[in-house]
Amino acid sequence: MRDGMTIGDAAKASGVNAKLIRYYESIGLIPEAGRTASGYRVYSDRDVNVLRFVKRARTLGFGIERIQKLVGLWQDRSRCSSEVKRIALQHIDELEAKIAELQAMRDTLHELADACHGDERPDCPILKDLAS
Amino acid sequence: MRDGMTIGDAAKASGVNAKLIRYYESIGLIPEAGRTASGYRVYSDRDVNVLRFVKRARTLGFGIERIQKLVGLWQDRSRCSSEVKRIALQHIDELEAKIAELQAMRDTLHELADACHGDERPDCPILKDLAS
DNA sequence: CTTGACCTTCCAATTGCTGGAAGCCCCATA
DNA sequence: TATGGGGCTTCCAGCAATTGGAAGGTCAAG
Repeated sequence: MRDGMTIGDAAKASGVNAKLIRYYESIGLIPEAGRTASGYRVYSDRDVNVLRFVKRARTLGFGIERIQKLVGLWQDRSRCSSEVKRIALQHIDELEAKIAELQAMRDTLHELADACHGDERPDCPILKDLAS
Repeated sequence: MRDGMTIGDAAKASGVNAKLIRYYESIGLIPEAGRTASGYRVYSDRDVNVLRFVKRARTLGFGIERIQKLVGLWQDRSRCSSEVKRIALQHIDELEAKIAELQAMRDTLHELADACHGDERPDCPILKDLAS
């Protein structure tokens, strides 16, 4: 391997494990890696950068499809930042919606739990609510 | 069908669609329904109540496994409410964790989006962050 | 008797991974 | 040179909780 890493090296360098790198390739999120004569995948520093980008985007909760668009925009020097921002704002909206949904669950449960003695008696407002 | 509904009726009465009722049965969340001579599933009002319980619990974000426990406790007249409360509190903790995670994503993205012009220029703090 | 709405089962897709099995490859050491 | 171990390859399967579709049986009304 003159110039380039194995998938294991790329995994260490990017923080994306080898299994996941193969998966990302299989679904077309990242391009097919080059191969050695014996069939090993070969990665460059550029490839590692893409993997890091993907990992960071996942950390921020972006879905694979959107990450694909973001990678495309990232590599397009003539992109408009408005396009990127639009994607980000849309994702924020979805996060907000999910947060609100979870908070509603939490709040309801919190009320129910507060009203529940939590002792050896069978009487339970939580079950009462669920059964209503 | 002397006394009891078809799956479609039970679906309407419970708010859980027929497909999902079959699925719940297949994974053992609800007991196997009785059958008519021709193989149609038969449901009683009691069964519908269970389905409603499950639906409400799902609305509150409980996972299937936990719902199974909750249904068990619900039907156990000698239960301790402490057991129910324990499950609820645990679920609240998990909701809190998830909420915090999503909020962190949202906050980061919000900062990045604020810093992004969002115009026709290619310069973009969002992509800059992802590529870092 | 036909039509259409309902029921049945089974299989596949979703999202984003993760694990395992079987088998090849590469390098170092005995 | 053989052997051992790690790492690499592929494919298959499963997670959670549905949803959809296909192929076919059943029921009730007209």
